[in-house]
Amino acid sequence: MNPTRHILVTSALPYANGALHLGHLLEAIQTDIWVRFQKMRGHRCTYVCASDAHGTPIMLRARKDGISPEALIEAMSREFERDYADFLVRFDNFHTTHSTENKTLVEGIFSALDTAGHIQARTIRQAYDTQEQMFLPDRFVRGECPVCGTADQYGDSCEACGSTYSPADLINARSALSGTPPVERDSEHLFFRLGQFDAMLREWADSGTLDDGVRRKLNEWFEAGLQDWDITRDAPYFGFEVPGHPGKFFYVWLDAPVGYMASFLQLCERHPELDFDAYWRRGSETELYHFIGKDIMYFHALFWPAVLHGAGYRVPDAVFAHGMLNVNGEKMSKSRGTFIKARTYLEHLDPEYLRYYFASKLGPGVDDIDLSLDDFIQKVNSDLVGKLVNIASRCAGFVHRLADGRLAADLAEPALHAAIADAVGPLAEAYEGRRYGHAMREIMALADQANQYIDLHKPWKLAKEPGNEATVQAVCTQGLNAFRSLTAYLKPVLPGLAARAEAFLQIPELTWEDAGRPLLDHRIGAFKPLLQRVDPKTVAAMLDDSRENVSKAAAPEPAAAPGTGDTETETAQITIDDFLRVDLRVARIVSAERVDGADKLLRLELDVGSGDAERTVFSGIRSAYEPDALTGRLTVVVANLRPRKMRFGVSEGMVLAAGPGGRDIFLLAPDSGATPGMRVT
RNA sequence: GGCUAGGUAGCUCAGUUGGUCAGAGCACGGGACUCAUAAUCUCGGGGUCGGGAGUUCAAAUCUCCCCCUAGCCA
Repeated sequence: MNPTRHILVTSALPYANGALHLGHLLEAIQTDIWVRFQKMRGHRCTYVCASDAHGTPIMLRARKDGISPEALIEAMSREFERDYADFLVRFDNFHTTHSTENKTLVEGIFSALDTAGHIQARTIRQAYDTQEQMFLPDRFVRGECPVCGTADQYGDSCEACGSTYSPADLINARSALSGTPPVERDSEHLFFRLGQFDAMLREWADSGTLDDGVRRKLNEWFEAGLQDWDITRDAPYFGFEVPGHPGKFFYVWLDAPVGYMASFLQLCERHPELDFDAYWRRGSETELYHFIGKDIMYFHALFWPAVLHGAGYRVPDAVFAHGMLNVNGEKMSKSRGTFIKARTYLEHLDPEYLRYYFASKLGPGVDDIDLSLDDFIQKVNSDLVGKLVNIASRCAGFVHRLADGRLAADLAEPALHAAIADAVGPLAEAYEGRRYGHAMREIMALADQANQYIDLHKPWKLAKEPGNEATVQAVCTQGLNAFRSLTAYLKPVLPGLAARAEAFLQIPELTWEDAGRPLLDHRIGAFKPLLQRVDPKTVAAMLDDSRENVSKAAAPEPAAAPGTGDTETETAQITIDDFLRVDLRVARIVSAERVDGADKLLRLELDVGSGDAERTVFSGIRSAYEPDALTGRLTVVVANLRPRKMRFGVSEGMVLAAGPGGRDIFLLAPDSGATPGMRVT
C-alpha cells in the first residue's frame, strides 16, 4: 500500500440563482466517486464545495423576488446541500463565496497581486443603462446582429451566425432591464495582468499532470496571446468591494475559485488536524485537483493558477474537465421535459441509478455524456439487478436452506475468486484515472463470470438430491464471495447498495482490499431485495414533472422565495401587509383519495366554510398519510392561491404541512374548536 | 469565422504504439434452465468504422479536404 496521500478536491461551485439540475450532478457524482475511492483506500482526501453567490444575475434575481441577496443565497445554499446530500454526494464542507473567510482571502490575494505589480488600472467604455443607473454586462444588452441582422441577440455574440462583437455594434440596442437604449460611458477598471504569467503557465502546462485535452486547449490560448483580465465591476453589484476603490467590486469570477480555499479554511477551523497552509503554501506536498466542466476551463486553467501563483500560493496539480450533459441525445430542453432538476429526479428515482449510469459512461476526456433514458433503464436493470444483485439473490436461499446460513470454510473454485481478486490493481488504476466506464465494464464482465459459474454447477439441481449439501454450500459460497468482492469494487459508485449488502452479509464496512480476500466460514443474514428495478413508468412520470415545473416557473406569478419548507431557511423579512395578502383558512378534509398515475399526490375535497362548494386540492402528502386517516380532519389551507391546472385536474389551493418529505411530512392542524372557514391571522 | 473535442451495429458506447479490430451491453430471433426482482446460460442475424482522396504490403487507427455535433473565443 502506498503512503497516505493528502488530497484536496473540489467540484465547481453551483451558481446560486437557480436549482441544481442533472448537469450539476454529473460533475458532483464524478467527483464524489473519485473522493470515495480515495477515502476507501485510506488516503486523506478532503472534498469541498460552496455556492457561488456573487454577480449581477444574483443581484437582479433577489431584487425580482423581493428578498435580499443574502437571503437568496442562504436559501439556495441550503437547497444545494440537500440535493447533493440526497444524491449521496458527500462533501467534507459546503460553504458560500459570500463569507468572511472568502472576503479575507480575496482581499489578501488582491493586495498581494497589487503589491507585486500584477494589477493595472485602465479606463474602459461600457454600455450604461441611464434609467436603471447601472453598467450593463454584455448579456444584458440585446439588439440585432450587426453581421447577419438577426433580431434579439445578446451583446457579445450572435446565436444565428456565430459572429462575436461588442454591445456597441448591435443595431437598435436596448437594455434587457429597462428596454431603454444604452449609452456608452467611461469607467476605470482594474486589470489582472495575465500576460506576466505566460512563462509560468507554460511551465505549469508542461509539468505533466494535466490531461491532454486541457493542455491542448492551453496551448491554443498561449498561441493567441494572453490578454489582461478585467477583475472589477461597477456598483451596483453584489460582491466584495475592492479595498481602496469605492464603488468598485471584485468580478464574481475572481472570488469564485477563491471560494474553494474559503470552504477549506472554514473546515480547517473545525478540524485542527487540517492545516490550511500545509495545503495551500507554495511547495506544498499535498495534492490539489479541481473537477470542472469544459465550459469553464479558461477560468480554472489560466486565471486561477496565475492568480494563485501571483499571490504566493501553490498551483493545482490538475484540472479535470468533463463534457456537457445531454438528455436523449440533445441539450437539456425545458419544452421536452428533459431539463431535469435534481429534486425532480429525486422525487421519482433512486439516486444510485444515476450514479451508476453516469459512472458507466464517464471517462477522463471532455466528451459530452448522453443520458439516454431508455438506455438508462436497460443498463441499470440489466447490470445492477439482473447481473450483480442476482448473484446474491440466487445464492442466499440455498445457503440458508441447506447450510444454516453459513458460508463454507474453503473456496471450491479458487480460479474464479482469483479472476475477481486480480482485478484489484487494474480497477484501482481505472478509478484513479477516472476511467469509470472502463471499470464498470470490467466489473460487469466479472459478474457475468459469476453467473456462468453458478449456471455451470446448477445448485438448484444438486439441492434436489440429498447428500449434496456441502457442494451446494460450496457453490453458493463462491457466488456470494463474488458478489461481495464486486460490491466492494462498486462501493465508490454505490455506497447505499454497498451498505445494504454489508448488512445482508453481516460484515463490517467493506474496504478496497476486502475485494481480494475471501469471506469464509461466516454466517450471513436473510436476503432482502437490495435494489429495485427501474420502472419505465416512473421515468415517464419524472419527465412529466419536469415539464410541469417549467410551466409553473413560466407562470406570471410572483416567484416564491426558494427553499421554502426548510425550517433552517432564513427568509427575507416581510411586513404584516405582505402576510395578510395570503388568505389562510381553516378547512375540513371531507374526503381524501389516491390519484391514479401520481405516486405522491392525494386528491382532497375541502370544506372551507361559508357555504361554498367544496374545493379540490391536490397535495403531495401521499408518502406520509393514508387517505382514510385524513377524512374529517381539520387543517389550514391557502385559500387565495391561483388555481393550478395539473395533469389530474385543477388544484384550488394548498394545504400546509412541514417536513423534509417522504414519511416525514406533518400536516398542520388547528386546536379543537376551530371551524371551517375561519381565517388564520 | 478560429480553436479544441467527437462522429464505429436499431440504441448507448469499447477499440492502448496502424497488422485476428470490426467488438461489448441493451434491443431483436432460435435453443436451455427454472435457484433468482419475467432474473440466468447458450447460439445467431445485424455495421463499406460521417463522406472523399492519399501514404502503406497493411488504416476505424496516419495525412489532406468536406459535412455534422458540442464547448470555448477572455
